[in-house]
Amino acid sequence: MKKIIQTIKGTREFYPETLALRNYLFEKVRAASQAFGYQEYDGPFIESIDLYAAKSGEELVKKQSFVFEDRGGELVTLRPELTPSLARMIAAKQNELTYPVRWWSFGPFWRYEQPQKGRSREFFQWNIDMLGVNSPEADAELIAVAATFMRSVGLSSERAQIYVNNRRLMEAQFDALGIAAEKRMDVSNMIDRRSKMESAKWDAYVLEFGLTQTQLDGLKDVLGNFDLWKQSDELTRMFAALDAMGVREYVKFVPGVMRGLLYYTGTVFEAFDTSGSLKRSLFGGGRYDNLLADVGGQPLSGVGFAMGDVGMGIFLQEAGLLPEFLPTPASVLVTVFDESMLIKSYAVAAQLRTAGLKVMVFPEPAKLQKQFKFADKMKMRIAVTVGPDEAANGQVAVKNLSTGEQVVMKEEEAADFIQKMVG
RNA sequence: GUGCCUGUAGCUCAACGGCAGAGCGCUACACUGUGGCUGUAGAGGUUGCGGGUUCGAAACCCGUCAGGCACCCCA
Repeated sequence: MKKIIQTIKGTREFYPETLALRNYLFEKVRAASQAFGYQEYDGPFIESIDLYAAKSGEELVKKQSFVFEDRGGELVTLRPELTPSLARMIAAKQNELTYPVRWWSFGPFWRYEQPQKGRSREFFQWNIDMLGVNSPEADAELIAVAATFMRSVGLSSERAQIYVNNRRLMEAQFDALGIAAEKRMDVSNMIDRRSKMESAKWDAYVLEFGLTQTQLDGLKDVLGNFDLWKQSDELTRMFAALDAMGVREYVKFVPGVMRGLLYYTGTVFEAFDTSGSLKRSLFGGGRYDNLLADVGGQPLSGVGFAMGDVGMGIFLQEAGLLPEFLPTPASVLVTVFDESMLIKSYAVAAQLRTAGLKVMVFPEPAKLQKQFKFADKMKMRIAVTVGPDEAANGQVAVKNLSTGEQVVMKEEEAADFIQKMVG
């Protein structure tokens, strides 16, 4: 035991039950993406660090990437995100693609962070983006994809909400309050942090940073104004589109949502557990206008979001919304009566498989008691036994393990019979 | 990168500085052609790892690794 080499910090092992959860999310992600006509794509898992250095912040490149030297002396990194790879892929074929490009992906990513609840160093992430259309309706479509996913996993709009804001709208508010341009990045960060702090402390923090009392009061008015979106044509159109798509109840305008990412330029959104027990957001995204130009392409606007499997998995689990995953390796067990019947059992199993059934043969002669116990534990539904008596008459004994009923029948009839029972 | 908490059987957890235990699970048998239920018995541990204090350490101290919570950050 003690000699087993430990897993790398922050990595996860997927036992069959856990992998079933990951695949479940994958299926739901695929279904929601395809329902809106998005195509699946993927990028390399390792990239040059320069790809991220070009646009991402210092935190990402210097502290939170898995960077190492390959055998040729090149600095490579395990991809911490997909968007720069996407931007490059689009830029490389910018004039051949048919727009709008609607692409999605689900794959592994790595970030060198402190593992904690909802966060590991190796995780899967759903990325979905539309590029080439800059309209509030396109923003709405991405949010609708997200809401469709939420609905498909049983998340009601009471349990989780997508909070929406708009960078341009906020810029206008900052203008009106006379907040200097160089202070806005920090002010944005403070706004993001506000929900985590006591109100009085936050006020003091903002004043200490250098805003005037008037600016602070004005800022608090803005953050408390949930009708502010009506001043924005973009958001007004977006909400109308969300209404038409039937997902309006999942979306709420919240002026305190800013998102840390530098590259967002318009609408931003982030989904939260309404009970607030999971402090991390479930997913987040927004509109970006400059990303392609940053990697050397022609300017092209896009909108998209990303969702990690870890946080969403925990949330669904805690909400009791996960189906019971019973990774059944086979639904039928063919028992092995004794040494002389071993070959016969394999033949019977092969016959059943040609009918499309999932069939396992007990690997060796053993007490039937043990074999049935095995079938029970593996949650198999049918046990087929061929003993000397049955074999002599060209028959097999088919037992329904949930009802306990056993029927002896002609070998040829077994497949049909079982298929009807398994459904 | 920072702070606090935790680490004992496969799992969940007990054990005042003094014999390492329970429940569940597992294996076998009761039940030599049939699972679930029940009963009986059994296996399973260098107490995460390394050092120190002590007559004596699972417990106390230091280090380290891993996990949890919160910072930082959240692409």
